[in-house]
Amino acid sequence: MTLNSQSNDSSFTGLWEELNWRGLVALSTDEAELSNVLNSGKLTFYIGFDPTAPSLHLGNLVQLLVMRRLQLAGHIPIVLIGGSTGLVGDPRPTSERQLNTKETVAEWVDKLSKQASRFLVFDGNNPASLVNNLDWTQPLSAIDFLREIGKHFRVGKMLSKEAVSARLNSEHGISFTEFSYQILQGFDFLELFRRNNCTLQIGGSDQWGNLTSGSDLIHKVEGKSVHLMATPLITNSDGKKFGKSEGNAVWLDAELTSPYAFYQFWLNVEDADVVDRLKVFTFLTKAEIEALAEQVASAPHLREAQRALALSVTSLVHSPEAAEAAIYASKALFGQAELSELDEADLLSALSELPSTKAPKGTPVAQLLVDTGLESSLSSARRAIKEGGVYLNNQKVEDEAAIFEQTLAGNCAVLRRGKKTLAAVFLG
RNA sequence: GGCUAGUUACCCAAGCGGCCAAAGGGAACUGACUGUAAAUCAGCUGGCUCAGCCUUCGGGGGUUCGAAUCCCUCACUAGCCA
Repeated sequence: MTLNSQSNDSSFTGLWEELNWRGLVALSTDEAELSNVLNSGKLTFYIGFDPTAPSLHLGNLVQLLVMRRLQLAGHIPIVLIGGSTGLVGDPRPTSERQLNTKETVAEWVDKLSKQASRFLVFDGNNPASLVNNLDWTQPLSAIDFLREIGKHFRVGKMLSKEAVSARLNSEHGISFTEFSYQILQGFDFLELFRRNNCTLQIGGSDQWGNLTSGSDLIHKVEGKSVHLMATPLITNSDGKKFGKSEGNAVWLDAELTSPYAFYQFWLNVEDADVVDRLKVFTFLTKAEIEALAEQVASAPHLREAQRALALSVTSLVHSPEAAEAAIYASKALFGQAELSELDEADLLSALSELPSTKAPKGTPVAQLLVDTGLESSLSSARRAIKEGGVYLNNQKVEDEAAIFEQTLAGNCAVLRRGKKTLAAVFLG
């Protein structure tokens, strides 16, 4: 889906109603006032992303799509990449963060900036803009910072914030560095308020303490009230953490999570969660989502909702072409299309998504399982074969000592363990 | 500082001189069934040059033909006493 073809659902009385229906508002400042400006006014708002990894993840995607929904409604988005806050570290409830080097953080700032930019429009009537908070914190001396900003913060209030108190009550305690984080975030909001008349900050509900630190600061310094809105933490119905695939985070960067893996992640969403995901992660209308909900209830085995979700989100984050390729690869690799009938180009593109190895003919299949990372040792590879769980080119491998013989178009072969763990073998 | 109990494979936990690569449970993985599901049933879970061999039971040292099991020592955890 291209940016131009996105739109909000006109069947709602306003943006606020749509955001609420989609389950995107967990907390906010004065609802009546906020819904009023969101529905009929034009405001400037921001969301911050800290460079704590080389890529954004699904949690960040929630925020990015909220930004886009607001932009579609005529509001002006500012994406803030936390070049300075990323150097300090937002206190996690469990333990102190490891500081990354300035070079690393700078590199990540770059990557996140590019990534986030793809989800917004930077021209037109209400163009988005991109800022880095290092730009205004860097020139400020420690003394000026303490005098101009620090003076407005009461330690008692700072201590009472959940993220801080959780850490104080833990055996890890908290460093002054992380304790100061909320001041920096508050300062960001003040700065954007002054520069851009930014009057709304949005963030995850776990960030509420940091969001209020900005609105409080603006109230003290400028005597103005600004708005806050928190999106809920996305949770799975089965209690597991959302956004993890086999224990790994699902990244937006194609290098870290391939479009195929990304597509598969969404395809495998539970029935109980799929409607919520459609609301949050797609631009499908209420009517379309309700029709899909109907499908989940009446014909769950078809998984139309999951397919729609996977296609939509993969198109959005990668591209419609990448989504099509992922669908094609999924079909071929799961045996719904005949592997031998695939032409070389399609096969190679499907395989490019998978872990792979190079091997000459005559290599034991067990060895291939180890080389591709499908199994961790020859013993467990042989065991997998013995259990009847290994397939080469969709044909069950019967013999523990079987060797690699037959290749498909393009001198490659598809190795599978169980129903859905795949790898590619290239002749060489 | 003193005494006591403990430290076993991914996690919990049995074993207390040979029959221990180590019971049982959880979890993972595979198969059947299915919707690339859930539930259920079954299998399986140190490594290898695999009817055999090698490395594991907190670390190190020792006793013994033989140690996860006995002794010494160090480390850590929990409880009790100063």
